[in-house]
Amino acid sequence: MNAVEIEEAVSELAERPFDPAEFPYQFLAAFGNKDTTIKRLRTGSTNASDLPGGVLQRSNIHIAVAAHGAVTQTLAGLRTSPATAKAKPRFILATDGDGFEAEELESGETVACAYADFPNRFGFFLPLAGITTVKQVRESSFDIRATSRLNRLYVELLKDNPDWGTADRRPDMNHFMARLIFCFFAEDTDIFNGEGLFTATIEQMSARDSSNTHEVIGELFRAMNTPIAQRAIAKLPRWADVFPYVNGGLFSGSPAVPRFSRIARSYLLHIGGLDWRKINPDIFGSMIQAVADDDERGALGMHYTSVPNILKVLNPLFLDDLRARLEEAGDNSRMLLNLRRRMARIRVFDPACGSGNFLVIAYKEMRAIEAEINKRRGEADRASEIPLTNFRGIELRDFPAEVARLALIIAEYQADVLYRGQKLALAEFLPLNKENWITCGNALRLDWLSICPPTGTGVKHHADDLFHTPLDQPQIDFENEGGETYICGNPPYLGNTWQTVEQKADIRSVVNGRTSSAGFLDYVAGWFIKAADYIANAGGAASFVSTNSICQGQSVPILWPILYSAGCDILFAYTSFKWANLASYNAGVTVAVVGIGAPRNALRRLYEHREDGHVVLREGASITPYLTVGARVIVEKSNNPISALGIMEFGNKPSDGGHLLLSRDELNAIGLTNAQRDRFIRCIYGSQDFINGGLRFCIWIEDKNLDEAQQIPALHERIEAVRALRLASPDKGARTILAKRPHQLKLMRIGSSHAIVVPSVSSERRPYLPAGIVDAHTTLTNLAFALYDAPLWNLALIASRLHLVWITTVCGQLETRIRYSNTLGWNTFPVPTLTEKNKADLTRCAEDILLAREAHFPATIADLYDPDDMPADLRDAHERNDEVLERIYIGRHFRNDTERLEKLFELYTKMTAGAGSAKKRKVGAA
DNA sequence: CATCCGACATCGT
DNA sequence: ACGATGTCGGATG
Repeated sequence: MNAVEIEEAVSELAERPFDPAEFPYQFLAAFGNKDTTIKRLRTGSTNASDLPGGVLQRSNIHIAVAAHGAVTQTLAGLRTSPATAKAKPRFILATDGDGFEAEELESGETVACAYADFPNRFGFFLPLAGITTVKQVRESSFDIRATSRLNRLYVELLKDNPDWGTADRRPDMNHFMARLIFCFFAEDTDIFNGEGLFTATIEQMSARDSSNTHEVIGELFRAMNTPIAQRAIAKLPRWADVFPYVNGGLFSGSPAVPRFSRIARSYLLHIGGLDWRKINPDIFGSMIQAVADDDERGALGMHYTSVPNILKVLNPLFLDDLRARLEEAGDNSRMLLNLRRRMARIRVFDPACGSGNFLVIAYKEMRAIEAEINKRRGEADRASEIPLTNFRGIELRDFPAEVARLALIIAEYQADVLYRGQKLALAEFLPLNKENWITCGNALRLDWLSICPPTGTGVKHHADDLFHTPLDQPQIDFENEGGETYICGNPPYLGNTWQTVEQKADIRSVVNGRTSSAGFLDYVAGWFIKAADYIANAGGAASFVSTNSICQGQSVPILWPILYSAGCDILFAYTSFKWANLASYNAGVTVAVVGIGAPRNALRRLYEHREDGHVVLREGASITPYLTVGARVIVEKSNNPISALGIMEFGNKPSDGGHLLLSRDELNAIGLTNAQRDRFIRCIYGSQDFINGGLRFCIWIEDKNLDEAQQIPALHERIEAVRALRLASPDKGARTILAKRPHQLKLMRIGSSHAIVVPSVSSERRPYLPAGIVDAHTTLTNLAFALYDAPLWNLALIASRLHLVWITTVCGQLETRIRYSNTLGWNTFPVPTLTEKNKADLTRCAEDILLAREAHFPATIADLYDPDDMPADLRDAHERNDEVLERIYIGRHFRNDTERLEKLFELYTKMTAGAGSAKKRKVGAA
């Protein structure tokens, strides 16, 4: 169950009459426990409670229903109960149907409220449903409830008004929902004249059978679209006339209201009953966008960015600097004033704004800073000088664009209440500003300069000064009206395989000929390039949360030369971390945060995500496009080794739907003679098979043996199955060429004595690459690379620490897995010229490694290279190998991986300088 | 024709 | 449900 489903179940439970005997089970059921789990608790077999009527689910919760008025005592009893001590539940809970008290034992955090209100605190218990509680979840109970209710209303309305669900009318529907949300918020915050006025009016004035609900709402909306001066001729009913003029675009446009069924009407009244003061515009906004999105409704908020991750973008982009300036200014009135003036001219632009949560967070953080300035200057009541119109966005989908605008309005009101008080906040709130700062459209096709224009005369104040103005010139006057622009956001990521035809065309139009390989770029790259182009014209800086692959492998030599030649450099970055937010089902992607802008003197900041979850800040003069500290280097893929190394080939791609591959059982089942096996069967390894010691076989028929093979029914059958599959493939090559030789893998490479094997994907936790050798009877799938019949010293190189460092840096990755590549990693690996003696030494080292492995037969490669449990003799063999190889590089052991990488990049640059193609490898002036 | 990638895919616990 | 860790075949130039 996701949070919304739990909320529904919990709300429903609270509305039912209280049943003391059933409550504990109903409560557990509402949090997603299965029937069988509950049955076992009922029969007592898993119920560890020692209290009468108590229910204790081990390591989860101890619940007891209290005698009337005895909730507090019962909770105390739960706290001290021996069973609680023994079964270590996370929560204890007591209720009598009137009062409700609960405690999380480890933190001591408690909830005490009326029974009917406990659904408002359901976020507290979400760990029961296995939903990891970041602190934020607890604080967003309201947002989840509101989202869930609106979701139900939305679906119900579409059911009653099918025409509103068509592509044409969806914007109307979405606009209608935005108006409703505004009204719910306004009626609970005194923006409307009387608490709950909107909901109450609808309840009173619309018939119970719901027949005229839409007319009543229509009149209210009409009132909010009618300036007070025109009210007389508008002939509004008296009950509508008491509503203020709101507009600002929100109530203009189509006045239509969908028809309400009785159910829809009751949902509406129900939603109005929530306390909308508690709304968090950032969180709510990100959840609500799922309401109007058929695809996202199930996944609920899978793609919205959590607040901590938004701050990874905004803090280093400009907020850290503003705070540093505030600190610097102390109580110096003039410096504070300058900072305030500067902030009033800062524009924040999110060209993939969704429901606007980056903009809302940026706005709130800036208001906090401004409030501190005003406090220090003794002007606490002062109206904000930060215009909402400086927060701009582009959003493709209609509904989120509506919500983004609303979220900003709500954020402004809440900030005014917080810093200036309710009275002043109200006085200036209505009518809403008419300007719409959120553009609905395709960000890669729109002109960013016209959406977020660099107004005013000059934009001379650019990135150089932003972070580190020397202390002695704090009184810079920000005369340029242009101010600073910061571009931020979390644009969509889509690898080339997943892009639609339109999206591919979008990317190409942005790239506009600057690379011939635009087809390989991720969709998100479009935002980086547009941002770089914007910055080239208008200054500023940009930072996005992005799939980490734009800083890996083949993307680097395609994307980064474009960004560099547009005049940008990496100013800061967060290295890869796994995408996560509060959604119960997270998108499966690993992201990085990358900030770009015009080069400046200040140190670059690299925030490294370590394996233990800590973030370590490293500073340096420059950050590489691979997100390491160091001089800019771009590694181009190469079709043959730049050093004198063996030739590494891609494995044999089956493209067979599994028909040419056999497990041991399948092989036995087709019953070949030994001679036939010898002729038609080979062992085959992919990454998995090689690392974990699986054994698979493949049908291996050389053309000269085809007739004989066809005589064997089992082989014939499989060959025909492959033919059919290849003929049906969307890939032209598969249909035309491969289908003509269905008895074979796409390639038929095999060693005549042995082959050195490198798995193409493998875990990043191992201390060395899990490479090795296979015999002449074994071949490889496309999930492994091979050096057929190559001298063993090649293996010594592959198995070295140096090579691992190189590969993990310059090759692509699968999330953070190691993804080997011959063209990007092996062919580019810089190795000094090896003497015969060197090769003999390295061969010896490789043999020792293989012997050490053999001593542990039948341990698999995965066993042998377990990062926590690697055998000492194998480790020693690798140490010696590293020692021998590193002496060849620099005459001694490297001190650490940083030094290794530095040396490798240096050598690579030297070896590729001026060689072959004119393509620049060291780009621009670092 | 060779190969790099995946807002992933699939396993085991 | 979550952590660990690698399949498979399309799209590309």
